[in-house]
Amino acid sequence: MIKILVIDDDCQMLELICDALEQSGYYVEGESNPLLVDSKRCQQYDLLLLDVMMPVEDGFSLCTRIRDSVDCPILFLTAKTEETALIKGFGLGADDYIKKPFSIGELRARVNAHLRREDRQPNHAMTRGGVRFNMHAKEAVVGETAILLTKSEYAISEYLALHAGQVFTKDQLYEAIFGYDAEGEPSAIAEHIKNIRGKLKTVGLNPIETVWGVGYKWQKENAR
Amino acid sequence: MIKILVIDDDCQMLELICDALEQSGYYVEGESNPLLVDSKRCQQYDLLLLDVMMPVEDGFSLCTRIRDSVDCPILFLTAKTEETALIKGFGLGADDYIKKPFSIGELRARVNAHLRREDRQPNHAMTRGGVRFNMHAKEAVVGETAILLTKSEYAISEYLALHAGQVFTKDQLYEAIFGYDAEGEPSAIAEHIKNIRGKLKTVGLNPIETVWGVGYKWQKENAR
DNA sequence: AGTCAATTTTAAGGATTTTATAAGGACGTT
DNA sequence: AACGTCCTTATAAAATCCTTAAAATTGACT
Repeated sequence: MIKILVIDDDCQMLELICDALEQSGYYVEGESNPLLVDSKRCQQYDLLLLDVMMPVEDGFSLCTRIRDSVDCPILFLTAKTEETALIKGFGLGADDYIKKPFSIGELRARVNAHLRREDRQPNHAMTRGGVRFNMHAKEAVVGETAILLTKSEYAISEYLALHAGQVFTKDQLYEAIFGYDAEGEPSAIAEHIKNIRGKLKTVGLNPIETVWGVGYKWQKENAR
Repeated sequence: MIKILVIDDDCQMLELICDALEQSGYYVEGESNPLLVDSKRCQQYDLLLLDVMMPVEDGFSLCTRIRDSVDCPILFLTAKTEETALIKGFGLGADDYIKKPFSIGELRARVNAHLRREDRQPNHAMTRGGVRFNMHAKEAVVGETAILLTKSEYAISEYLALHAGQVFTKDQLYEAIFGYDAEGEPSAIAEHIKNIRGKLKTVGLNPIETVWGVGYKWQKENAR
């Protein structure tokens, strides 16, 4: 679920924008008071849309407050068309600067473009069988809760999930994860599988199937 | 060295754009014949600037040809101001759509913004996990109190915080900070981590997580 | 349906690996 | 020479991994 925060003191405009973005399928929150927006709150969103001219605090000031601790794209919306204002906006770390009056179509196209780029960023993640693997963080997440897997447990899960639907014997898994020269009983794999299942059971998942007489495989279908 | 390719059949315009971007410190190549541009060539650049209306092949067609095999940002430059053309441009996977006549300042600002997002490098400061890094002064600050970190301690912290959420082995950290040719036991990293933790503990923070069997990572509070 | 053998699951303990901590020495700078 | 930083080493502590053996399950055969 992609979350967007729109900040504009003009409530009519705010509603217009929110409606347009919701039609694109995003979860959108509107905020008319910039003073209620701090960096901690912003970290929950995937994109911020910021009006520049607001009476209590302008968008530039708000952007300055939060930019350093916010990773997501920040887009300015403004009637100020002078070049200096635009350059100032980008200088503050903005990712786009949309001039009013803008068409709803353009707004949606630009928002889509920035979110798409985020996606393309190599954050090496995949979701299989309800479990999201973050390969950089070596972390498995189900919904909002992280599943604390040990190194081996994570490695086995990731390997199985990566090749979802394919069956592996215990020996194959042992070799794939610990190397061909590793010594030790492949039966240790069974122990890890048990622990993984136990941890995933706490969130109501059981994506690892036993293929009797052969080995294990990760469910291919996205069973929820 | 950041490399940009500009494609425009109008040689006068081409030169103008190239000059402007070279002044921003980039290495810029201009190309007036879109037929000489293929996906292999494009993979060498960090950003592409594409004119839409060209006689032999228009920018949209060119973009379609290369988009799938090119990861870098693609920016359209065009006099076509109709909304449908703009939406079509974004639909093809463009990252920006700059309407002519544009100011040189705006062009540079937009190019800078897209490139900055690519390397994710904040230029001056960032706040991660409650710690603010002043990258010019090489100083870490929590709230109002400066944390006195040694050179190595600061370097490790900054590196981890910049890539918050990502796990690094001791070897990776050692190499990233002291260079691939540095000699010495990576276990020294553990010593530094201990000291950093000790200093951050005095202000009630502990942003460095141990990933058992793998390495260390800076906490990422960003929900996703 | 019932029985048996093979296979998998589960459980628990000890062995192993990895990390945290502390102390000492090397190095360079002031 | 004094100081701070960095690196190494040794030890203690923690967590994980592996092994073993018993219990449960599965599939096949009578």
